[in-house]
Amino acid sequence: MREFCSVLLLSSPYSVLTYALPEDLPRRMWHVGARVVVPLGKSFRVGILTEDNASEPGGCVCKDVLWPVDPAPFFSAGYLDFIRDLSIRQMDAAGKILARVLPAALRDLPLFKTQEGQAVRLGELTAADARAGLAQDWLAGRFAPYVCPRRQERLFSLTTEPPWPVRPQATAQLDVLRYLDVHGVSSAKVLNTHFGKNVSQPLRVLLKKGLVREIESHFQPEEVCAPAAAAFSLTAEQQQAVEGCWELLAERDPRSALLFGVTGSGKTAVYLELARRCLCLGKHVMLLAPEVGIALKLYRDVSEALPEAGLRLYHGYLNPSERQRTFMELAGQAPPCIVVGTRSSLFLPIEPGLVILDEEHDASFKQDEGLIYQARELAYGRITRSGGLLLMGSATPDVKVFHAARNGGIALNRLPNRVGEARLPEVRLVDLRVEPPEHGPFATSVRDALVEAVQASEQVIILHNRRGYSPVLYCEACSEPVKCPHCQVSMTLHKRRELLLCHYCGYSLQFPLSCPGCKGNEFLPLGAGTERLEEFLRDDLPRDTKILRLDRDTSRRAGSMQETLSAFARQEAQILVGTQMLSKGHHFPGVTLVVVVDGDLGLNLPDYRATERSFQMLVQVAGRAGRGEKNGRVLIQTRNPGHYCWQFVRENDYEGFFTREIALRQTMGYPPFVKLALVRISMPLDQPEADLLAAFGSRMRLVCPAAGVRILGPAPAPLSVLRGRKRFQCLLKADTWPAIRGVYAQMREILAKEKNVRISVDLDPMDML
DNA sequence: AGCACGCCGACT
DNA sequence: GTCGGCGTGCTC
Repeated sequence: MREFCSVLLLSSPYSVLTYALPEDLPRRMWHVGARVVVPLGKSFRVGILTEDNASEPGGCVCKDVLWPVDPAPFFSAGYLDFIRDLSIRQMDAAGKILARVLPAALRDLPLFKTQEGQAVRLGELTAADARAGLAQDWLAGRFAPYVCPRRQERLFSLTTEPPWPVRPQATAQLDVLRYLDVHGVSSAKVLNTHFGKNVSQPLRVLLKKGLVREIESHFQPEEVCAPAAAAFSLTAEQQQAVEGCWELLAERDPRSALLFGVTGSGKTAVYLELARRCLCLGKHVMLLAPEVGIALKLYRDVSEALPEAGLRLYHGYLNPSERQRTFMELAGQAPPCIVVGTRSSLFLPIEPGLVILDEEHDASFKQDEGLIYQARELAYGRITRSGGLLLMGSATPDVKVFHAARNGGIALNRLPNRVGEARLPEVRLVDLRVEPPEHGPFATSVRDALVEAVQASEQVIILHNRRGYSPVLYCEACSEPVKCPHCQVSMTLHKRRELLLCHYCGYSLQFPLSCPGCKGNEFLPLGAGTERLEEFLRDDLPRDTKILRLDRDTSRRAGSMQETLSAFARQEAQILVGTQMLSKGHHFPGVTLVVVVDGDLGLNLPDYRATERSFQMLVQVAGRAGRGEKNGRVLIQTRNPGHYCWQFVRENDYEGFFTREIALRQTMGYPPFVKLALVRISMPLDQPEADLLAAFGSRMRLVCPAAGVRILGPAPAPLSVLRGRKRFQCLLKADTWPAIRGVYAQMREILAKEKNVRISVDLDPMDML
C-alpha cells in the first residue's frame, strides 16, 4: 500500500502537493516538519513535509518524494500551524510566507555531501541501485545536506560625512561614495550589480584612503552605548509585577499581559526576572524591541544580568550567514535560551514560553512592506500554540491594547512610579501665537531656558520630527518647489550631504542643481529640519557648546548611531538634536531639559491614530528628562494649545488620554470598535484608470453591503503618486475580519484580469498614507 | 518561477 | 518546411 504525504513548496507555485513516500527507502527517514526535495515538472524543489498520512488525490499520478533534507523535524506542528493561520489571514500561500521568512539558504536546493566531503548530486539520488545504500548512509549520518558556509557577505560603510577629500575628476570614486551615502551600508554584491565589475578598483582606493571601511554587520553588539543597567534588585512595585506575570506564565493556558509602567519605572528589570524564571521552567524566551538599536541595548542588559543564560541576537540586518546559523541551531531541540531581537525573531523555529514586546506601542512593531504583519498578533499566535505568556510593556500603550486590558482580555500590571528618587518632569506648553519664535524656531523663553541649561552644564534634548535641512526647496525663478518626479511631493534638502531627497521613495538629486523646471539657480529653503536646527544652534548658542544630532542621516554610517548615543550618555555634548529616534528607550541621567520644537507636527494628519501617535511620542521624549538626581523640565512649542492632547501630555496622564481617545473612537466608529482595512490599488502613470475605477466602485457598492462591509472610495491615496505609479485606496469598515477578507477576495478577483493593476490590503493599517 | 505548448512571421 | 518570437497554463 503506497503512503502519501503533503508537501508545502517553498518556491513558486508555492502550492501544497501530494507525493508518495518512496517504497525503496525506510519509513523512518521521513518526518513531519522536515524539509524534503521533491520533483516538480522537470526540476526539483524544496518543500516542507506537512502531513504524512495524506490520501491519494484523484486525477493525477503522484510522484515520489526524492530525498529528505533534514534528518529530524525542522519545524514543530505548532510553527506550521502558525504559518498556515498567517497565510489564511494574509490571504497568501503558506509556502510563500514561509519562503519569505526563511534565510535564503534554507529554502534553496541543498548540496549533499558524504562524510569524506564527496558531493552527492541530486541525479545520483534517483538511481535505483544506489538508493538503498545511500539510505543506510543517510540514517547513519555518513551522508548529509552540506550547509554551505555561505561566504560572509562583504559589507561596506562610509567612514566620514561629505564633503570627501577626493579629486573632483575621480568620478568613479565619487559615484561609490555618493551611492553609499544615499543607500547606507551596502554589500559587495549590490555594488557590483549597480556599478558592474569595474567597481573594485575605486573601492580598493577608497578602502586604502580610509573613506570606506569593510564591516562585519550593520550593527555591532560590542558598540552598545550608555551605562549598563545596574545589576538588578527589584523594587516592591517591580516585584509585584513579576509575581503577577509569573502566575500567568506558569499556567498552561496561553495568556497576555500588559506591563504599564511610566518612563523610568524599570520595566527591563521585570523582563529580566521573568526571563530568568522562564528559562528555569525549561522554556525559550523572546525579548523583542521595535528597533535594532534598542535590541542591542537589551542584549547587553541581559548578558550582564543573566550571564549564564543562553543568549542570541536576531534581527533583519544580520549577515545572511549569521541569520542562517542561528536559524539552524534553534531548529530541533535547542536548549532553552533567550532570543533578543526585532519583530523578525518571531519567525524563529522555537517554542517560546514567554514573548516580551518592549515599547509595545511602537509603530516599528508593524512590518508594513512585503509580508505585512503586526508583531503583537504574531506573538500572540505563537504563544497560543506553545502555551505561555505574551508580555507587552509600555508607558504609553497602544489604545487598542489598553482597551483590551481594561476589559479583562489582557492582564494589567502597573509600575506607577519611577525607580529611586527620580520624579517625572514638569511639562510646560509654549504658545507660539503669544510668544512668536524670535530666535530661529525658538520662542525667547525657550531659548533662554536652553542657554541657562547649557551654562549650568546640564544636558538638553531637542526633538524635531523632521529630518534634513529644509523640507521644501523653492525655486525663485519659477516659484515652484523642486518635486520628486515619481511621487509629486516636495523634495527635502540635505545640505551637508549635497542632496535633494524624496522622503517617500528615496529618489535623490545632487545639489547644487539647476531647477528641473526652468534651469534657474536661485533657491530658497523653506521650513527647517533637524540639520538646519543644528546649524542655527551652533550659531546662536555660546561658541563652546557641543551639539550632537541624531536622525536617519547621521545614523547611516555603521555604528554611528551608537557612537552618538554613547557620546551623549558620557556627557561629551550638552545638546542632542534629533527626530523621534531619540525618544526611544534611552537613559540619559544628565538630561534636565527637553524641548519639542513643533508639537503640532503629528497632530493634524488625515489619520485616526495621529493623536495617539503624537501623544505617545511626546510622553516618551518627555520621559527622557529628569532621570538623574535633578528634576527635569519639558517645553513644548505649539500653535494649537487648545488641542485635547496637551492637558494629558502635561500631566503625564495616559489613562486620561485613553479615556478621551477611546470615547472619540467609539463615536466616530474607529478601531477597536470596528475592523478597518485599507485596500491599495495602483497602476502605471500612463494608464487610464477612470473607467476601471468607476466600474470597480459601482460593483463594490453592490457587494459590500451584502457582506456587512462599509466602503469608502476608491479615491486617490494621500500620496497619489509613488514610485511612478498612480495610487488609489478604499477604506473598508466591518464588524469582523472575515467580512473584510471576503470583500477583499472579490476585489482581487475582479482586478486580477486587469493588466499592470496591483492590489494589496493592509488589515488594521498604522497610517493611511 | 520554470518550462512546456502553441500559434504566428522570417528565414533556409 | 523550419527556426524562434513570447502569450498561456500547468506543475502532485
